[in-house]
Order: sequence, then structure tokens, then C-alpha cells
Amino acid sequence: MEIRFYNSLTRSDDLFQPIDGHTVKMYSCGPTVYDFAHIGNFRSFLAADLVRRFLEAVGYEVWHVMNITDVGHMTDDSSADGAGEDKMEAAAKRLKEDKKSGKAPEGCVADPDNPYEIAAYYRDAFLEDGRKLGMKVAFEYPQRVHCATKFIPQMIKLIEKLIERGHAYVGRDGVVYYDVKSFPDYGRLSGNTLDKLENLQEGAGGRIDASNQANKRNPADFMLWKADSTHVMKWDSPWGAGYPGWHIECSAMAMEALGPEIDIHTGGEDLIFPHHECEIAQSRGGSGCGSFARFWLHTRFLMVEGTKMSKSKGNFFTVRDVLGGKATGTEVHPAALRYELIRTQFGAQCNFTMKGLVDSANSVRKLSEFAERVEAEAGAKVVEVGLDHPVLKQFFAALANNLNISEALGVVHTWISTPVEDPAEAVAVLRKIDSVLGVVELTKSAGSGDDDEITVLCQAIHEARQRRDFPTADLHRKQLESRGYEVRSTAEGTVAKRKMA
RNA sequence: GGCGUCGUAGCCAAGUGGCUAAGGCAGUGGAUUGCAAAUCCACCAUACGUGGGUUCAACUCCCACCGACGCCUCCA
Repeated sequence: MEIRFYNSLTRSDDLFQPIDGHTVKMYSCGPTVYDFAHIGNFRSFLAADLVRRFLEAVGYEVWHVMNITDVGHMTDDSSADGAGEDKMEAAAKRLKEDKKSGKAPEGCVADPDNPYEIAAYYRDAFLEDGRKLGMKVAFEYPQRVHCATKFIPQMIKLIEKLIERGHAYVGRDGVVYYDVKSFPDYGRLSGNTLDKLENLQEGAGGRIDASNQANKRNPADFMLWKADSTHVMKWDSPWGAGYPGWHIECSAMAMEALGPEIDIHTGGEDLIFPHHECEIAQSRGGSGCGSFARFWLHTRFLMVEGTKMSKSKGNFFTVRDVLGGKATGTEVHPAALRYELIRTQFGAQCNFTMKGLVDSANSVRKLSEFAERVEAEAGAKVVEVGLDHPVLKQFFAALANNLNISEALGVVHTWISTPVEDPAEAVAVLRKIDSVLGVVELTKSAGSGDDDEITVLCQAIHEARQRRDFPTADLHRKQLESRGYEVRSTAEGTVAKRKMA
């Protein structure tokens, strides 16, 4: 199978082959844990999840590593470059207020002034959200989700190596900087090449402070280590106790966990510059390799109802918001949210809408009911299917074409509405498909959630219909519907299922 | 101001110079149903952001413009 992915580095659909032929080494930039992850974050993480699931389904072994930034970075590259508030400090403030007003969950963070506690709290929340949404790296390989604070020695080692190899230097202010001039390929990914960065000072905001620039050789040089004894999160280093720059953690982690050269690197489109640009410079500068990640897969941002997601517009949703019903007014099944977030190709802007969520819920329901049906019909019969099965062939061919999920879903929808000849074969095909989509498995793990009252009402509807007492049947149906259930009556009986969105 | 991505129906999307512009979702009509839901059948872009140009021929190539999005400061 010929697999092609759009590669940001070459700006073309490149033929994919793992470097060693069988094991795909994949790294994803994960979240910074100072708040709950929002649906935009997860759109990106689930895109990576889809890539890894697809590659596994077609036979590759995938080592997928994700980082969690649990360091409270100062927002500035060095103090003079910016005036923003540290995200961790902002989180502390917010948590304190939430605690005072009783909005914070019971015992969520004992000491809001402790950044380690804040980070741990949101890290756990992120992993929980990830598990709910079927993110494989979260529920199957948590040992491959690494926190930046666990890689400080590796970062220091890499910085030392960069200095040794002439890619980094200690500035007049004692801060360790990367010397971008020492890396001619700087700018290849983003287009912000060295000749263009010469004019950095002329930038729109004029944000580069001259006094700060005096400490560096080049305005574009970025920080690797900053000594700061006042910083709460600080570690000893050859350059004084302090904290690492923002970009170094990913280079150190990818190198340690996957080696100097990896197959795929994913992240949001916002990370292209400076983060990924700097990451390439650090990794290649440290390893001396001619390449770091072969493929750069960037996910485009998610919009909500056609506009940017922002707190001020009131259309900013965390995963928890959506699942809890804050977006739609009704609780949303994680499978429906997963489907909604993966249904648009990762490189295209996706539009999150309430209608789309309902559509997604419908699709998931269709799929899970199809699964139930063929599983029941198949009974104990088990059939093996290969990727040469006509349905799977089409499904995977679509995905092999830059993960064209629209076409792949089209294949699935068409297939499940054609008569099933061999239920056991259908079970096997669906399992394979869902090993990528990961939505049917989520509907199964959640359990039915039916209580006795629902069963009683369904029985009452059935009996009322049998004696042709339709007003009573309709009344009960309305009761169930108002409680968020979909009701379906046939001659054999009435069943109610919780709506998924 | 600089760098980058992108504009095909309500939504996603195929299409990379040439038959009447794939497919899925949604929608509409019908069958079915006490009514619904589900299911099944049928229908659903003379048109590819706009305006030029190249060509026998353009959604596909070139130019300009318009618009959307991301980055240049932490950010999926």
C-alpha cells in the first residue's frame, strides 16, 4: 500500500515509509497543563491518534510518544521580551478564586501556590479526557506520555552538547542561547529563514527590546536555559539553578525516547514557528543528523460555528464542557465527540458545530447498532479478514491518501447500508475499521446506563400499543424523550437508548 | 510589515488540461408506521471565491484581486 501524507517540511504529499521499514517512531507535542484541555487541543491529539491507529491497522508497529509540558514557563523568552503573566501563576490565581467561590472540585489542588500540584492535577485531567475520547497513547501506553520535568537531565545534556558543537553560547546575561546563525537550515520549515529574520526588530509590534538584544548574538537566538533563583520550578545546572527554555524539552524527549531521527512529528499549526523550527535546530544541532523528523504533520485549527473559538465569544469549550452538556444543553457521549473531532482531515480547518455534533452522534449510533446486529447474528462464529477484503481495501486506500477520512467514512456508511451476507465476516471488517475510528469501542465500554425505570416505561409503552391505547404510549414516549432518550417501537417491543448528543 | 496554509453544494470531500463535476453526511419526496423513530427507494452543484490571461479545450496552468485561518509573544 502506498501511503502519502502532506508533509509541512516539503509542502507536498510525500510517500511514507518508516526509516527502519517496520517501526514508526512518532512524536506528538502534547498540552501544557495549566488548565483543562479544550476541544481544539483534542482535535490535534486525536488527529495524531488517528495517524497512529491507521499505521497500526495496516501493519506497522508504532512507538508514539507525547510530551506534557508541566513547567510553568515565563511567557517571555527572557524578561525584556514580553510582559505576559506566567500561565501557571494565572492557573494558581484562578484555582484560588474557584476554591473561594466553591467552584473548584473537592480537594482538586491542595496548595494552589505549588506549581507541581497544579501541573499534576491538570495532567491527570488531560489523561482522563484522553482515555474517554479513545486516545490510545493515554489509555494503552501512558508510559509513553512524558512530563517535561522528568527530562531535565536530558535537556541539560543536550544543551551541553549544543555548546560543545558550537550551536549555543552563554549570553552576557548568563542565559544560554541557541545561535541560529550556526544552523543554516533554520527557517526551512516555517519560511522564516535567517535572511528574513535579520529584520526581526522591524516586526509589527516592535517587540524586540534593544537592551535585551544586546545579550544575544542575533535577535532570533532563543533561550535554552535561564538561571533564576526566584523561579519556583528550578533545577541545578552548569549555568546556575533555573529552568529550561520552552523548545528544548521536545528535542531532549524525542531523542531520549525515540532516537535522533524520527518518522513523524505532529502538532498544531501554531507550533510551526517558533517551536518546531527551534526543535529542528536543537535536535539536529545536537545529533549532527541531517534530518530530525522526516514527516511534519500539522493540524489546522478548529473553529466553532464558523468563527474562532474564544472565551470572549462564549464559544470556548473544554472537553469536559462538551461532554457535560455545556455546549449543546444535553450530555454528549465521548464517542460522538471523538467522531466529530476526527471527521475532518487533519490538515483542513474543521468546523465544530452543534449540528455536526448531533450528526456525529447519529453516525456513531448507526455504527454501534450495526455492530450489535452483526455480532448477534454471527454468534460464536469467527472469521478472519485481511486488508484485501474489498471494503477494507477501499477504506484503507482512502486513509492512505493523506488520511482522507471523508472518503473513508463514506466507504463505511455505504457498506453498513448494504445487506450483510456473512455476519461473522462483517464483524471482523467492522472491528478492523473501528480499530482506526475507535468509536464503537467507546460505546461499548460506557455500558448501557439503563435503569429499571426506563425498562418499566418501555414495557408500558409496548403494552399500551398492544391494546391500541396510543395516548398513553405517546405520553410515556414523551417522558422518555424529555429525559434524553431515543425511543423506538416495533411490534416486538419498545427500546429506549440514551441520546449521544 | 514579514512568513505560511487555504477557498468545489448546508457540512466534509474526490478531482492535478478534455466524456453529462465521485462519494458520504445533512436536506427533500415517497414506501413503511396509529403517529414517530429506525429502515428502504428516489431526488438533490450547467457549477468549482472574483476578474483577467494562456490554450482547440481550465475546477485543474499563469497573473491580479477578494476572503478565511495560523505564526512572527505562551498557545493544538
